[in-house]
Amino acid sequence: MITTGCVVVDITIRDVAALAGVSPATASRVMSGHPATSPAARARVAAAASELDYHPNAQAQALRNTRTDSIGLLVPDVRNPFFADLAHTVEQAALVEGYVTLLGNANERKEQQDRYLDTLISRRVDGIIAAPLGDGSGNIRSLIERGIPTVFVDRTISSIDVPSVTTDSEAGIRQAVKHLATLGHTRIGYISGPQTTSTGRDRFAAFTSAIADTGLSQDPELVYLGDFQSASGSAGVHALLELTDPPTALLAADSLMAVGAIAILHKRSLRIGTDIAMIAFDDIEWFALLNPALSVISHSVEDMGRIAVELLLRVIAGDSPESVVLPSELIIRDSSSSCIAPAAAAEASAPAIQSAAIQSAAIQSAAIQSAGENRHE
Amino acid sequence: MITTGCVVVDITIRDVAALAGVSPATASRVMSGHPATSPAARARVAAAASELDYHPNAQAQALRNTRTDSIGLLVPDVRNPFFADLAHTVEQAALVEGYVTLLGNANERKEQQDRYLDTLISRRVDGIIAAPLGDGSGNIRSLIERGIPTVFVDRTISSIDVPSVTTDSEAGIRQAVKHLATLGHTRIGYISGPQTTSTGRDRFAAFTSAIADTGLSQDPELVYLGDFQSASGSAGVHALLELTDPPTALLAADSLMAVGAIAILHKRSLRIGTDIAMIAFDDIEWFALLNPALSVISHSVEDMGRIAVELLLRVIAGDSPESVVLPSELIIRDSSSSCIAPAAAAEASAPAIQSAAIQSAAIQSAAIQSAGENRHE
DNA sequence: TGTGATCATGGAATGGTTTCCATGGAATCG
DNA sequence: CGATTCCATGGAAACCATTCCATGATCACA
Repeated sequence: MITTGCVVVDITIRDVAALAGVSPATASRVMSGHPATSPAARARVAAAASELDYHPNAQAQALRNTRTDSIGLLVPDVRNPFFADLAHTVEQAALVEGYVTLLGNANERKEQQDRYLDTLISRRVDGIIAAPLGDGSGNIRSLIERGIPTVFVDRTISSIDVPSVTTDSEAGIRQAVKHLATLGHTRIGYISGPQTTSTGRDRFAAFTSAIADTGLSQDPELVYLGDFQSASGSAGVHALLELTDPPTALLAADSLMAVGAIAILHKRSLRIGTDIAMIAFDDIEWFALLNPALSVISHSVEDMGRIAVELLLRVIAGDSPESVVLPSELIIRDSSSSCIAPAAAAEASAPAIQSAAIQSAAIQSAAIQSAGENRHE
Repeated sequence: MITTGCVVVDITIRDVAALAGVSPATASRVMSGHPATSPAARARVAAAASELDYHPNAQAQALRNTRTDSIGLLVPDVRNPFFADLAHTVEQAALVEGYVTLLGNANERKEQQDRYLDTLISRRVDGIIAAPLGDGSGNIRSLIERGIPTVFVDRTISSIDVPSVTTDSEAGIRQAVKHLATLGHTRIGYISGPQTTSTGRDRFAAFTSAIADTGLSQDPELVYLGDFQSASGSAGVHALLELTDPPTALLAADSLMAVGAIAILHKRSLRIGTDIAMIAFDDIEWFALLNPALSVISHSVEDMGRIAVELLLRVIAGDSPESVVLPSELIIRDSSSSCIAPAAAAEASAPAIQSAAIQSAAIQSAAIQSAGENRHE
């Protein structure tokens, strides 16, 4: 280590070579385990490297080699526990394969997603795992055009054809709707994700078809269009409870909106599981700790992360793997286990007029209420 | 874009320069906004760059320049909501300043921390923000010796002198203990963090001194030594409730251990806030959603992240900023708001013998119970 | 002993970008 | 109109690690 005043000068392979009394070429061969090296050289170079605490310059290596041994992971929001878990599993799985993960947080904004994709491209990551937002415009298209190995996770973009790992929300949502129907619910409120994301669309479609098949109320007023954010869950509950004929059960399309919804139910002193049933998509560890414990539609984030890395490695290797669809399943807990008489639920609503179902038809034009822009998950 | 079969060849600044009809030098000057460029050249280069969808090779830039415009953030566990939030704020604050954040997840293991530090050093990040684990050995020392700008966040390592942003746990914990004392509690159980981390030590010291000053029971059996992980919170509750004279209130040193603790309290059908009071260190959004809402000692993760970036930038600029200590404060919610008669709490314990305080003295040798290795937060 | 093979080693080129230095042209002023 | 300045531009070096190619040495075998 050469110190000039207080500024430390980087030590290069030449320094190591010099100290070991060999050429940089030999030093490099020793480092990379090339067979054509003498035991003496190996020992001296190793000693010199550790003596100088040599860390090869990754930029220079990447410039010379084609690989950077790094992958990019683009998520819409790290604060969403689902994506925090995903980041964790992807990162661990990648590490095992010798890759470092660069985490990019789109923060639910397309411009930040583009900015991160830009830096990931500039850094020449070997591949990218993305839970994309927006349509297929912007840098996400550059990715494909430049032939950068890409895999979508959780979400997809229909206009862009890359391997993906997604969840079959259909099965879980169908189970949830049937389960609620069995308990006697006929009017299920649905807090939907944004229709600009594939997950938002898929889950909504699954809900709609499940409702139709089960013969429950298809009143469009029962659907609130949220944005996968906590605040829109709150707004959704407000809106749904203000209906003249409010739902007796709620289904939230992601965990954050469920959190927002629960907060409002508490504030309104509605007893979850008793006054109103509640089920959320996405299983979060502490949902089981709520009182009552929250029923969820669960899907394995570990499998998703692990498989995403697996697919990406195959794409990097030049393969064209098939997309994978993971199952979802209903986990019934106390928030949706007791039968509710329709009357009990009607009580629960604010000062609503009971049998004014006629009114709802009049307001149906404003049925799907938006919560703002397209957001995450 | 030049395509050879299916393999896309990287486009370089030479390609852009050629298309624009200028030299690479001029093209470079245009890109970096160098003033010595003619309007005509600027226009032609800009056009060529966008035409070719040129993304400069960050490796080559970093090799040439000294800066990489990236910082490393090393956290012990992304799945811990506190560190997920920290990652988010640091990343956003850094982005504003033009830096990309490389997130490293030590996953609570020293060897992984060393591995990540290694790659961060190799990638020549301009600086590192770390919530370190372990003593000052390993690559964390290399950081300092190489003069890599480093800032500690949340935790510190006493043998390593770098600027830091930490929380003054003292104030919040003192408030919590006094608050519980006011409610009539005399035996407060403490689920501690590992003594191998500065936060574990600080919070424990604060608890001990607050207990002494308030004149409450200093029975060492009331302290369970956890590891900041959820499972150790569960184990702690088990251990503390098995005491012959169990605590009537619990204080957990972080949110994850609180989660584990709550799970067990539920399982044992103890009513939080009624049968036993509970307070957790770290405020997590949904703690307020629990029923009853959880009292917490809150500290601002936003401030912590923001200031950490601020400090790091100053270190990078050659400055030697002072460390910052942020305040903590008690937020009282329903989990610790009602007065409890000592008898009521004793009931809550398992089949414990009431006034066998003599026994506890006998077991004191096994007083501080370990939950395993040193872990995170 | 000589020839061929084997093998460790060093020199030099390469990758993409930036920047110093020199050049040449245009513009300005006397 | 000539001299001076300014300024845009291009050539080339530098950053650091890797690898091809050539060199020289050693060894074995005929």
